[in-house]
Amino acid sequence: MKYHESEEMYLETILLLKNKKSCVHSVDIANELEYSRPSVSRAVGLLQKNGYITMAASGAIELTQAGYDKALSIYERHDVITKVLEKLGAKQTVAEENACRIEHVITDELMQTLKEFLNK
Amino acid sequence: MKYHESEEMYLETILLLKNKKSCVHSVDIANELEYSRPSVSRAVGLLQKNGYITMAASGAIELTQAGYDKALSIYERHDVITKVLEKLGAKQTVAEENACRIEHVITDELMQTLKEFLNK
DNA sequence: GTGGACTGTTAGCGTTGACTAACAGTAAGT
DNA sequence: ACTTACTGTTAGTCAACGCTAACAGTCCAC
Repeated sequence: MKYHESEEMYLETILLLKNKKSCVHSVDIANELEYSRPSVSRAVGLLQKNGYITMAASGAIELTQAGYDKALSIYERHDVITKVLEKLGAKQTVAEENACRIEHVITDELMQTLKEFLNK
Repeated sequence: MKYHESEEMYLETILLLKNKKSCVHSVDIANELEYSRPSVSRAVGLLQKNGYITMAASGAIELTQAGYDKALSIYERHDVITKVLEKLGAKQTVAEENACRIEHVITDELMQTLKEFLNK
């Protein structure tokens, strides 16, 4: 029931794959994250249990509204952090990599501050 | 042998306590981090095995040179990140809390960028 | 219609890193 | 000296989250 950082990574990845494949399967997630199929299978089971995704008999994965909202908010974090880091002088690749790491740990309050920083 | 983020937190805490108590015991770390004494006992054992600290028969903990160096570098990270976040508009408490979380995950390359940002 | 290839699941393992319960040693008070 | 308090350790538990091995179902080729 904790299952935090990892859950976010899975949701974010599903959204990302959705944006270029339309039909997402467990194995796609496994390839993207470079995890084993069993690991993904279990994670997907939990995401389902928590109401973030559904999986058809065919294996096709769909985000629920709750899952989509959550995924999008993580995606936004990622985006905001990347832009902030670039403004601070980081190269794009460095900004991307570190955004991936930072997006899971910062508080909502800081997120708000960063958004305001970008808007001014 | 991995033992990363947690190890960093312990070392950082020992340095912090050292700066105001001179004689640091396991129980002080437990109180500071709000962990149980057994948890700290085990962590301290590992830090010792890895050559970062020594513990006298009295229970007094000392950082080795390697431990001190490592602790200081984390401390520096913390400091740099806090200052950057404040410059971006975060309140001091928010900057502090998030620095604690971010300091363990960012790359050395980004750290360098942040230092340069502060210096200009 | 049988053999591969691909996908997903089950079962079980390993590591990190927290926890509680219980015990041992020391130090201090009466 | 006996009790109480504090500190540290041992032993064992639990959850998150990776892994491999092995199996089950589908689907295509021949």
